[in-house]
Amino acid sequence: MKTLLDGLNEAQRTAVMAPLGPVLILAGPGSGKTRVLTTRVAYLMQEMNVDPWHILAVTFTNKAAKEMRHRVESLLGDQPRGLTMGTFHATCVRILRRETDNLQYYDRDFVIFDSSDQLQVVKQALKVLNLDDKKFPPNKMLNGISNAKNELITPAMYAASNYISEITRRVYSEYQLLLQSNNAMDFDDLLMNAVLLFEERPDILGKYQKRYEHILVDEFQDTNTTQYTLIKMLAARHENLFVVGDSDQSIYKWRGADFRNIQRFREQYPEAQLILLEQNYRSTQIILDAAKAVIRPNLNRVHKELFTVRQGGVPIVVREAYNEHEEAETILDSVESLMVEGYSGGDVAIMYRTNAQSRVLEETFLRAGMPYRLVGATAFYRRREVKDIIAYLRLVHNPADAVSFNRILNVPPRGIGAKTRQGLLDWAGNQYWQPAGALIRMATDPEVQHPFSGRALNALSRFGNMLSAWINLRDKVAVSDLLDVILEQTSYRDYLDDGTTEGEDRWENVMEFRGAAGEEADISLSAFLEQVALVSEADNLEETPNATTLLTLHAAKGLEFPIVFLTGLEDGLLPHSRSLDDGEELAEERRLLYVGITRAKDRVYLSHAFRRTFYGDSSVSVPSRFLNDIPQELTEGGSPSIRRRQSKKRISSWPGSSSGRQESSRRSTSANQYSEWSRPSSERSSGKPSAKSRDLDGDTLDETVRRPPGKPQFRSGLQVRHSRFGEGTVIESKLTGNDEEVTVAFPSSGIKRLAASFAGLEIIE
DNA sequence: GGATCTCATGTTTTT
DNA sequence: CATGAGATCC
Repeated sequence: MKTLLDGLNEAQRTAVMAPLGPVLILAGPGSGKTRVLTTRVAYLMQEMNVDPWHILAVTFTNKAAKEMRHRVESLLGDQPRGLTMGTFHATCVRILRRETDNLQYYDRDFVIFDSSDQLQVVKQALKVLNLDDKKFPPNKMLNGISNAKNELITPAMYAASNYISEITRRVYSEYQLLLQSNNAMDFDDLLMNAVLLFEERPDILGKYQKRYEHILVDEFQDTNTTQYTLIKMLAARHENLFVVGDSDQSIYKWRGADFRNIQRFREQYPEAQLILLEQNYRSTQIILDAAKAVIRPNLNRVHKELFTVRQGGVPIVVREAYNEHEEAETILDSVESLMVEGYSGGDVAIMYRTNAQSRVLEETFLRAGMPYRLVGATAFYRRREVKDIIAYLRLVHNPADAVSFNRILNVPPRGIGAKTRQGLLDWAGNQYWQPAGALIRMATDPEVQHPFSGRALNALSRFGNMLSAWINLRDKVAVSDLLDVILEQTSYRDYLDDGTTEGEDRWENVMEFRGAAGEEADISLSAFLEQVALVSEADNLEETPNATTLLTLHAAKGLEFPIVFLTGLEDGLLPHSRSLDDGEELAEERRLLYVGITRAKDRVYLSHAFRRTFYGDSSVSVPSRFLNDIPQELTEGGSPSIRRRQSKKRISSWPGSSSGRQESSRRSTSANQYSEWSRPSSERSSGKPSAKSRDLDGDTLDETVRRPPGKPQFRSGLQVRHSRFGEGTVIESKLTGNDEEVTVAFPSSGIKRLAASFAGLEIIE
């Protein structure tokens, strides 16, 4: 008892010990909401003698679920048996799998379709309905479908008010039929079908209501209507509903999340206890004040008076860079200064609104040899080769999965072209067979009548036999063994091996995937596929020591870092251009910035660029309107106009540049003019070896910048030496801006494209 | 049937 | 600019 509540503040204690019934916790950033949630779970068990079997705790991400599990375990000493703790989706899948006998259109082996599978199904639906996918873009349709499902609107309920929504209704309807015939559900279905099942079958609902006496929900502001309804239904019997949220951190409106569910909760449970967690344990007062100033203009907020014991703090640094390259360089310089101060690169996070912005940052860090980790780059499970392999496994598991079937029918190429494919689909359709089933019958049963002959027949039979053999093998061997057989028989490696490093990388990804299958020795194919569908690899993102984290603002939610750089604070980027004409969306952009600022413990750097390149061409940007909301006494870097003037001054000092030859700006600026920005300046001026060594020495630098265009230093065939890659041969060299881009083949590291001014290439005879 | 090219497209993306 | 899907060519 004492240990459970130890170290909790007044409000947190009140929350943990709140009497049964509905409880709403409004938790500011850094106020220890996860702690409250986990302690409450432990409290229920330890102090209220609740059997863990009767507790359901839901989160949005696997990561959050894992964290909670971990913390409950450390509070109690061991893992409570029977406790249900997981994401909304995982919880629903568990229920649906258990109840497959009661599902009308699905059997036990149903699979989960991800967004690319969904897109294929939408395209197929459009085809079936004879609709033009130019006029009705599949992803727009999919969006409409997803929105409907988030709102718990079935095709039958879908009210069409205009032409486009009528089309959406039809596509939605067809789409659902196709999913059912594939024995597949999309992510939204997992939630919606659970609710629909409960609506149709009060007896089944009753079973779960009885079981889940206590329900706890994390990030409640992110629930959509379907999730809200699910929770409400499950809690209807006991009404022990403990929800934690912060509407100021609602940043997933575009995914159907509706923070007004918090308001709805208050209305529907008027007796609910309301507890505010206002003490922030993370940030300095200055950071918190800046965050509050940013969020204040949003309307209809439940006022929270956030405070922290970390009085004072370092002022927020606001600065303007000439362009995105300089922005990145400046950040890099600051990170290096911070390292001199004793911070580690791993204490730093750099956040941005759009993924595209990560590129320049990456390049800059890469060139400097500074370690970084990129959160949420192209998801592993979404890579083509990995998806192929998953499609094989999914098809073996669920031969009704026509999407996977179509994906791999001729991958690797096995001589089944478009004509043969269509023939197969038509023939199978006429027999009311699924394509994979038809193929297997054709290949294994000589009695079956079919329209194929010659080469087509040969190719189809070969594949049909393989598929049939895999299905027979399915329950007899481990997933990894099954995978090996498939890879072997399809010669998948040869298919990927096109002699490029990319091909090798792809094969490595396949092997990594195989490794994941091998790790779980006894996992069934079904469980493995489910895990692959519902668990993103971001959940097991390993901690790279000392690496600076690069991530989107969305990805940053729930994390904290001593140092946070927020980049691209420009109108059109943050707030994003697509949100400028909509008050609600603008408010969400504001919350996004709020989330970003509140991730920081010690220091925040806000930067914007004078020019930024979008889709190839560069244009002048306006500093984010949100910057005006941060009181100047909290910042360092002067008013916007002062920053702009300084920025202009620096630009005019550039050698022969008025229009921003960005390419050359990086080095020429990093070491000198900007030192005033790097904090603290004393340490900056003392110099730092690593910063120096990265730079070329002064002479070379000047030469690079001043060299008139049109005279490359390098030409094809030249032998060069690079400090890291060793000796190599120049393949080509071309001038870009004021720099020279040299493509070099290194026997040891492959082909690299290098900027001459940074690479420090040495010409050897 | 497979490779190559062109053209449209581009916010965020917990599951 | 950079990517990917679809059309077109061989």
